[in-house]
Amino acid sequence: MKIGELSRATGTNIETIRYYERIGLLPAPGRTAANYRSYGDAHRSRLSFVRHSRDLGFTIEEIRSLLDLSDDPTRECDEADRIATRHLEQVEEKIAQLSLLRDELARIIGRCRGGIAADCRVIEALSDHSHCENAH
Amino acid sequence: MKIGELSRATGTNIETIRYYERIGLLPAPGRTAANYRSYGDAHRSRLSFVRHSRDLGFTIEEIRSLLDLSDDPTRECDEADRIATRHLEQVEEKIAQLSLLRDELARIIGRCRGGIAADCRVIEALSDHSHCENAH
DNA sequence: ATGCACCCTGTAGCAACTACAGGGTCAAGC
DNA sequence: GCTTGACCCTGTAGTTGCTACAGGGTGCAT
Repeated sequence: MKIGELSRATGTNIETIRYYERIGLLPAPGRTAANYRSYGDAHRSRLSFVRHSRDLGFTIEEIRSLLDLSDDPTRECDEADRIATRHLEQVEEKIAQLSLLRDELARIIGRCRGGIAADCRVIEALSDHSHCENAH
Repeated sequence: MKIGELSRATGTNIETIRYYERIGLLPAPGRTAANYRSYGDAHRSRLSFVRHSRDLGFTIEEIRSLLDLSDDPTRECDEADRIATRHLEQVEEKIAQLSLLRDELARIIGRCRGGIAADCRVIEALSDHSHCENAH
């Protein structure tokens, strides 16, 4: 299949597919006589793997490691587990951070009663961290 | 005060301060005879405002709008409220997304029982979105 | 006078794309 | 046979919000 078809099949921007090839995340496919990229099923499933991992928030470098693992099925699975576990921890930390931030924002907004900027509680709160109730 | 002092006073990297000046978020300060930047209290509180807003996750462009508002204290406060409310919504959406993602990751990792990559449930799950229980 | 901490400008790098510009290819329809 | 339009190619530059140099100047203490 050509790049446009692969793009539709995986929900990946064409430019992104070429970008992945350029950085060596996807192997360079064969070419047609007209120099068009020509992909097969192996390419499609590799790209699906990459997209799914990106959707789950893995970095390109993490995905590179995961791909290396899946390319060599005799290797131990520990590393995949370690990468995924560390990533899960990061996600949980991010959620915790954002939750503090949400509470702080809600508190700031709740104090706004309209009126002019000189009296604006939002602006005042942003000016002065000491109004905050938690660290962020 | 000189830039190093302002940096320490606000917990902002020196390069970041110069960057904010370059993009027009902070006004260019006066200079000493030796061409060193020389800051006053107004600069420090403006920078604190910026840092605090950044910590709360506002973009540079949002901060620009908030600064414009606070520079003109006769203006209505509605816009500050709108910016903050929209931002809060985005934060809430991000938390919801990350929570789905966390559940999915936890589920994937829970299935890993060690062994070799060919049997790895983590890698299998990443290959195939259809194993997922929710959208992400 | 020489070390050291500090300051300056300007440019390039990071992640992970995205968006062109400027061109080539191919099939359908007139 | 010629145009139209959809598709493809390469290469480069832009995005956000910084961060990290390189290569130089300044100011003060020893």
